[in-house]
Amino acid sequence: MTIKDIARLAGVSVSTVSRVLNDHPDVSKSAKEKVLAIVSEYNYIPNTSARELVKTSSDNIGVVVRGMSNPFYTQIITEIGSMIEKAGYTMVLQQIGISDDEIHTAATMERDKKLLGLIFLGGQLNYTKEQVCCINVPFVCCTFNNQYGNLDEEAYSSVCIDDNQAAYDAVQYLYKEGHRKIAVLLSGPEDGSVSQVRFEGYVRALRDFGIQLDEKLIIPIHSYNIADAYEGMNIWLKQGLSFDAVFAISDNMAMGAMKALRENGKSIPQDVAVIAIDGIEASEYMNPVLSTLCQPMAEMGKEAVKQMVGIIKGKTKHRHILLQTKLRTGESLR
Amino acid sequence: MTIKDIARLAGVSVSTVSRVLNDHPDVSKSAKEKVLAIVSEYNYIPNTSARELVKTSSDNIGVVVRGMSNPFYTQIITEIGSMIEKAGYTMVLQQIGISDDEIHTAATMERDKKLLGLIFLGGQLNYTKEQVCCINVPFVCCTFNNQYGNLDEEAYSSVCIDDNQAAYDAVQYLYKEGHRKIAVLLSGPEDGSVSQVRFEGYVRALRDFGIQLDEKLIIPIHSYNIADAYEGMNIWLKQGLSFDAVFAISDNMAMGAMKALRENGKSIPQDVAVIAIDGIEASEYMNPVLSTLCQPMAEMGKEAVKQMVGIIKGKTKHRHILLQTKLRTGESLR
DNA sequence: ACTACTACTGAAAACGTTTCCAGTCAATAT
DNA sequence: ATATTGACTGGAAACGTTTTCAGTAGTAGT
Repeated sequence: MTIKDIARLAGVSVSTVSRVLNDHPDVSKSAKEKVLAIVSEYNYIPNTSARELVKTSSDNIGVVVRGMSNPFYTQIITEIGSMIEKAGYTMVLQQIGISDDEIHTAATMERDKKLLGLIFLGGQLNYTKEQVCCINVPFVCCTFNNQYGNLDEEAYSSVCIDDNQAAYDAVQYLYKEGHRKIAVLLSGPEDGSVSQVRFEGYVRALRDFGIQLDEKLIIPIHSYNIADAYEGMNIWLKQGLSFDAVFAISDNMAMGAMKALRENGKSIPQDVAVIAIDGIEASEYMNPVLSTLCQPMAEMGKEAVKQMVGIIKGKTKHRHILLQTKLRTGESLR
Repeated sequence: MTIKDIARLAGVSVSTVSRVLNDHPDVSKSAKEKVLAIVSEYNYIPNTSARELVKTSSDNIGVVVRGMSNPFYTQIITEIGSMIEKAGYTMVLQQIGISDDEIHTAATMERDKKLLGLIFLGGQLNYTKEQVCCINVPFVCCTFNNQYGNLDEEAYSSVCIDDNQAAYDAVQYLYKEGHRKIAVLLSGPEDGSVSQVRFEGYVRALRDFGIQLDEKLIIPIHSYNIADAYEGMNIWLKQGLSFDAVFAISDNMAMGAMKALRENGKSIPQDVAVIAIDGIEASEYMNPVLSTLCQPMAEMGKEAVKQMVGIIKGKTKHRHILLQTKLRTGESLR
């Protein structure tokens, strides 16, 4: 069943059918009705390849995410997916491994899938201008805030929280509760990831509050996985260092750490207070409930797509949206 | 940059270039080298639309999932995604809402995306043969086991656990620990979902162990969300019924319930033992650690794709794979 | 020297759309 | 009555591939 068949059955030309299907203005009411009747009668669906071939574009919006197993991202992606669909586009999701080059992946996708736009989730922060120049479609970054100012602000949009400030706030909460020996649990190699920015917020807070940065209280985990945080924390605890609070740069890290703390006889929050950033669903069901600075994940997804659609339609320019985190006071904080 | 340009630059015909790119045998070594040199020099990527148009097929494998926010599914999808990629295909992920018709979605996708195959995650169990006939490509169901025998076994593949038996086993563990008043936390409307099958396993176990089924101990949650389980359990607990164990049909349900139990002064496992099915990552970091029958999620994803690829390549027929669950003894069980 | 075969090649048709262009027809303006 | 406009229409080219088909050149067999 092709457009030709429809044309024949409706007694009009192929061009007319095409016009009807593309909502062109120059088509008579009667022709339109005839065509639509046949189309729905035979449940005709236009051939996407043929359409894309001649239009040299699709209705695809690419979403690139590094490590989809992280629930923080899936919560956002779920929202992005339904928003994209609602806007009449198609989401093309590409997950990449820890060592893959996301810019290269993106550039390939852009051509291969004829993307209208590209959304990045959880990218690194150390792109150069030249790298981003490879991307020739509207480009929106979620959870990425150009902290180091590498990028031309006009070249992309972003939707994120102020990671540095969120970390600062988290440490401040601990400080106000009287904690002074605050360990920090960070993840990822220090390559410009969100983890690094949050760590800098931690350092800034310590300095502001007159606390000496203690290298021994830095607990580096070389991934974003709960299991690795658990294991890393366990090993670190064996050193028997004195501390009274943990700031985890993500809920995942905190969840792993809490189990390790518990197994090492530390009660939370009596012996050690714990605070984190993210606000994933599971962390609310921990015991004790994790205190964390929640990111508005649904809103982030929604905003990202809204930005994207605005730019695709030429209605808006690239913008940078900073959303607010909100403290969820759990039981891991006195 | 089209195939014509490559042909011109390499001094061969368009046909030859096409043959090189498609690994046809009938092409000379010298021609092949010339073409490949130009291709890589100009970083040429063939136009997918044009290719799909003439071949009337793509390299897309569709994945349809109901509710992607459930971490149980995301863990499987992550695996499916990387396996599909590794096999040289492309994953096209479609999430659908609770009320969407997955068969209709699938059929549309099949045509629209020219799918080579379709993988279902978390489908209902009450399909009819006629419904499934709409799907004309290799069809693999993950976490669906044709419990009620509606479907022609030759018409699709499946990769799943024996849900009825897993539930039976869970109840048996509780029974062996001496529990007799076993509440069950189930989710979803009773429409043939996995929840229903597990519930039937619960009923069967009770019967086998000579325990009278008590309607009052059935706690229905009308979703698969943690939050709803928490709320539902909270309300149910207000009735003050006597019980000494909870069998939750999924980790999500258990996680919600555990928080409610805790807030109502019930200690786990002293007052109430809890067991579930799934084995999602977060449930291992609960306090107490949830005891649950773990599904081999990575293996399920891997098997599903393996099946799919085998069928696409015409090497294998539809098969039904039953994987084993494995008890993770946590602290929620004495 | 002829045939038969093999290995390779290129021309051209086809895939199903969109869109440009030229054209028809009726209505309106002159 | 004729020219001008406007609304609508259909023909045909174009998009970038794959694949069929016919063909050439070289080699081996007789």
